[in-house]
This record gives sequence, C-alpha cells and structure tokens, in this order.
Amino acid sequence: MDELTPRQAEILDFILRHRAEHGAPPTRAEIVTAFGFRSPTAAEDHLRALARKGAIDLRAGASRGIRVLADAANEAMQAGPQDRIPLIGRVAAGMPMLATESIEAHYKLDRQLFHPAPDFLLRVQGWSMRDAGILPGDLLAVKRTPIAENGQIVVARLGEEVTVKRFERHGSLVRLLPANPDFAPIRIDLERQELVIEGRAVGLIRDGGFSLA
Amino acid sequence: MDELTPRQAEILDFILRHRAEHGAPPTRAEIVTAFGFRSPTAAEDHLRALARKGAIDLRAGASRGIRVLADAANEAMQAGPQDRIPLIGRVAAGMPMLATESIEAHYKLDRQLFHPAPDFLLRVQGWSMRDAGILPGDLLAVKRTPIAENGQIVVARLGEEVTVKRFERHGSLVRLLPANPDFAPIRIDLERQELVIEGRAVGLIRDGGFSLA
DNA sequence: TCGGGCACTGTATAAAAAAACAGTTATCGA
DNA sequence: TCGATAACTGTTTTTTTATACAGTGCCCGA
Repeated sequence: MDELTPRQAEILDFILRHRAEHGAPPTRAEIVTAFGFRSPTAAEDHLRALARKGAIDLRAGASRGIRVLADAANEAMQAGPQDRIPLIGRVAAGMPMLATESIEAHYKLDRQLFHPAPDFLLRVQGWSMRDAGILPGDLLAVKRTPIAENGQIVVARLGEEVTVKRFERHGSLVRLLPANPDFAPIRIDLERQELVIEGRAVGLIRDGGFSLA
Repeated sequence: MDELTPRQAEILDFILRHRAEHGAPPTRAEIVTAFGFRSPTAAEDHLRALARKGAIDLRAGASRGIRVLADAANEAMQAGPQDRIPLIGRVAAGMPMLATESIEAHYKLDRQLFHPAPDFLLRVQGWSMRDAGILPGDLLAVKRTPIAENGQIVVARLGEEVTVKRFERHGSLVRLLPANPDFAPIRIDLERQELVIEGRAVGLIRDGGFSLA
C-alpha cells in the first residue's frame, strides 16, 4: 500500500468509524456531510486516490461499494491488543524481555492454541535443541514464569545471553541441557552465578516448507 | 434476541457473508438474486422480521442500511470462515481432504504467519520425520497443491494411507523419504501406482511444553 | 514553466435502492 | 375458524447514490 496523505488518512479513518457505527461504509454524500465539503466530487476524488494507493477497493455501480483492504484497516487501527502476540527480536542487555524496544512484530493468533497461553514468541537461533524438534528460525511460544520444573524447556538468561534449554535442578545446582550431542550442557551454581528464568516453552510455530532442511 | 426461523438464519448468514466479502451489507435486490426470489418484498419481509426479532437494525432510507447486532453476529457465525483454519482428523478412505466429515476442529489464526498461506492443519503421527523437527502431535500447516518440487515436504496419499514425507522425483520414479534412519523410504513408480499429492508443508505448530520429550 | 498530484467547487444525470401497496398460500395455536 | 406469523409474487414510486464533466488554486519536482 502506498503512503497516504494526512487528509486521505482522515478519510480512511472516517470510513472505518462509519462502518463500525452503522455496519456499512459511507456514501459520497455522507463523507461530504462529515467533512463539510460542498461537492460530492471532493469525496469521489479522495476515494479514487485511496483506491489507487491500494487502501480500499471500489465496486463500480454499487452503493457504499467501498471495501477497506485488510492491511489498510490494520495500519489505520493500531488494532485491538487482544489476540496479538509480540515477537521478541534481539534482547538488549539488562532489558526486560517485553520492553517495547525488543518487539519486532506482532502476530495475530489464537493464544488458546497453546496450553498454557503464551505471552510472547521468540525466534530460535542455532541447532542446540535440534533433537527436541526445535530448529533455527522457529518461533518458540513462551509463557512468562520465573519458576521451572525439571525436564521443562525454558528460556533462560545468563548475563547478556538468552538461551533455550532443557531445565534440570538439584539443590543449588542447575544444568541447562541442549538436545543435541554436539553441544555441551551448561552448569550453574545458583549460589555463585545469577540465572534468570524468563519463561517456559509452551509451543512452537515454524514458517517454511522445509525444502532446505 | 428472539429465536430465528431456519430461513431467517439463512438470510442473516448471507448478510454476514456478503459483508465479509464486499465490505458492506447487501441490498434487497442482492438478497433477491442470492436466494432466487422474484420479488424484492420477499427480502424486505425477511429484513423486517430480523429487525423485529432484534437480530439486525434497519436504517430507514439508507442504502444497505443493515446493521447486524453484535450478539446476532456471534450466534450466527461459528465465526467467519476467514481467519479460521480447519484441523483435519482421520482422513476417510477415498474422501477429499477437506470434506466436512474430516474436519475435527477450527483454529483461529493468522494465515499470513506462514508463506504461502496454508489451507488446513494436519496432526502428525509417528516419528518418521523426527530429524526434520516434525514430531508426533505437531500440527502441520499444509498448502493444497497437486504438484511438488524435489526436496519439499509433502502430504501424500497412497491408497488409504496419508503420509508426510520429503518428496523426490526422477522421471516417473518417486521416492518419499522419511527424516529418520529408523524408517525406510517409500518408492513409487507413477506408471504402476497412483500417488496423490494432497499438499505441501508450509509450517508447523506445536502445542506443548516439551516436558516429556 | 510545465505537468502532475492534491484538494477542492458546482452541476447534472442515469442507475441503484428503499419502501409502499396489493395480493397468495400455508402453518399453527387459541 | 379466526387471527397471527411465515414466506413469498408483482408493480410502482420516490429517494439515494454513483459518477461524469467542467473548473479553480496550490505546491512540488524536473
């Protein structure tokens, strides 16, 4: 979609608000009234511009034949916070996981797909969890929780590093186990080193046809 | 909202589908065409009945002045077919993949999460694709397509069996390769045996904390 | 300085759409 | 068996709506 002028964005916003309120898009005449124009052509011109830029679709001949295209609607609305789950990109040192700066994108999906419901997605790097079916590029669905049970796969932070591993604790000794014999387990003594559990893996999403695996 | 007759529910459903497809509710004439009526009054009467029962709101004088009230929309839609992706359960012999009988559930998720957009989800059985990170219980996102390129992971049907394997073809000889040394490749000569490619794997969803892997 | 996009005015008209009026047939409960 | 509701046909009228045509003024980049 091409960039809209401020005026065009106002028109698009009005169309969305009208549709939300009345269940149907406005007519040219209704746009004219709302903006105080004195000519239907003003509205017509704006609609043509919006259609040309790919924000809407005009159905010739049909009354209220304005279809707001999906991405235009998304950009205009910051969209409901519900049902949108953030994808965490590079996690800056010392910064909380869900800091706005770290959020790379938002994906719309049903959190109920996973149990328990995840709080964010994390892109997997490296092959260390290969044998658990967790591959580089996968999106790991993570439930925020500071505690973990033995055997669970956790997102842990060790200093500046964020890592995904299987969790195992005996007393104050924690082992973060990879699922790949080519990688070595990480041992931490909680009395000497700090370990932050950022959350627990509750699911996984992979985009890709696997054709290069 | 009062109880709707089956016919009235059909009309309401059409209004919702029309709105989803065209961005605006239908006119009386469009309802007439869709249902094969010979008089606009048939549509008018239905709309009046729906309004009286509280399913919709009619704006007098306005074209397409039909507002579907929130609870009516919820009851009528098992939610719009859009954004909902079917999960295929046991696939009956000889039945098309997307037959209503095979659909076990619908999940709400953004198809744009995967590229290309998938048509359905399939629950993975067995460990034969383990080394491709595809584990039993995973939901495989599948794009319907009858053709496959070498190296792609496909959903294929061999007689009554549906299987997920990596595709490789040379001439009329097809090999369906597992991603696990414990399983043997399947060889098919297209001139002797029939092979139906149901689709191509475009993504994967896993629900579970991996705690038992 | 020329053309194009932007943001409008003003007028006109054909087509689309709502909505009224007058009926028919059938079902169902009081 | 009466009246209400449902589900329609057929016709007409008025209003709404889209859309074409002819302009104006402004700004911007080539």
